[in-house]
Amino acid sequence: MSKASFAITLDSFDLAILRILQRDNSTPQRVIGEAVNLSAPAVQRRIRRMEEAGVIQAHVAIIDPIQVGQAITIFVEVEVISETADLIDAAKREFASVPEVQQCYYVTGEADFVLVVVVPTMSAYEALTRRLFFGNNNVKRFRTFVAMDRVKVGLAVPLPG
Amino acid sequence: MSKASFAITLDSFDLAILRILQRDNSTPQRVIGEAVNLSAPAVQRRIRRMEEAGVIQAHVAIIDPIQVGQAITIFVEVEVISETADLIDAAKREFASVPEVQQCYYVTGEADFVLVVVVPTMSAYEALTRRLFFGNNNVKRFRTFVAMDRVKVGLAVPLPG
DNA sequence: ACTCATACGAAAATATCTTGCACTCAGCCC
DNA sequence: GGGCTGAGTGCAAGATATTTTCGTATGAGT
Repeated sequence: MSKASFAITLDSFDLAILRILQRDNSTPQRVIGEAVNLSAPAVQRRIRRMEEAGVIQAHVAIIDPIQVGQAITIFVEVEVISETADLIDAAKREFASVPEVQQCYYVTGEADFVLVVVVPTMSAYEALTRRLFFGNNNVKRFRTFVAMDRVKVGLAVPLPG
Repeated sequence: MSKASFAITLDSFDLAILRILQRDNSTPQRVIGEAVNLSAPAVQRRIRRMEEAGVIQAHVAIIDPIQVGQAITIFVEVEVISETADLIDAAKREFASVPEVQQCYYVTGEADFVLVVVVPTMSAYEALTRRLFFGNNNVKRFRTFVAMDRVKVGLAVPLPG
């Protein structure tokens, strides 16, 4: 990994480019250029600069989980027993390493972690809970919320301007 | 939008292609072809087919929210008063229409909705709660979890095989 | 065995991305 | 002012990538 990720300043051109890319990154640079009033090479150079600075973290395809047999999305709130730095870091590493855990946040409030889990069946989820929660003696309690509808799903960030 | 989204069958080539694309969709088709033992046009045709079937829903750039000034990620569990179909649909539409609401799921369990919210400041979040929750008389209660660490963030789906 | 549908690879045709170069415009120092 | 420097631009050419075309192979159904 060589993601430099030092902060850079973004002007309104950059933000306009980001707005387009986070909706559809297969848009040709020529088209982006027309939209923001810049030449294609200028757009290209700005994109590269933002990639190197870590503003753009990745370029990915979004896949419909249902069509690949991962039909169930589940939220889990996890409460741990001990919040020492070591144990928290261990929990972070463990949750992050599980492919079924799509997202994991360490949070304040009534829970310590919130997970978004994607599994093919409820029994797969049950197996996962055994491994991840019952099998971890620092987990005090967890609460499960099964998604009936994925009303809005994305990672698009609201951009100023 | 005319996303047909009828189910298609995916073979192991398709899954291999998806695995690559959901990690880096800027990978050239030629390189994908080498990885999965297919020619570039064959890869291309399979990608197009999966796009048309809705298996691939979008191609997007992932942006670091912190570097664009949206530093705070928040989870919200929302409980509503009345769960009639009309009111639930209205809530879905309202939550989905808000740019700060990055994700919204309609769930079973102790809450009815779970939201992932991205905002620049806590006061922006407070303003949002006024508008979205206090300003909606079908919202019974909501609980806020502020993310201290985005341990793992993505929409990658675990693929069988 | 024949036909049809599907999918493939090779190669040609397009389109896109990338790079080199010359230019402009600010800021800054003498 | 005059002249320098650095950042950023557009244009044009060259390098890659994508898309189309075309001929062929495979397998299912008749």
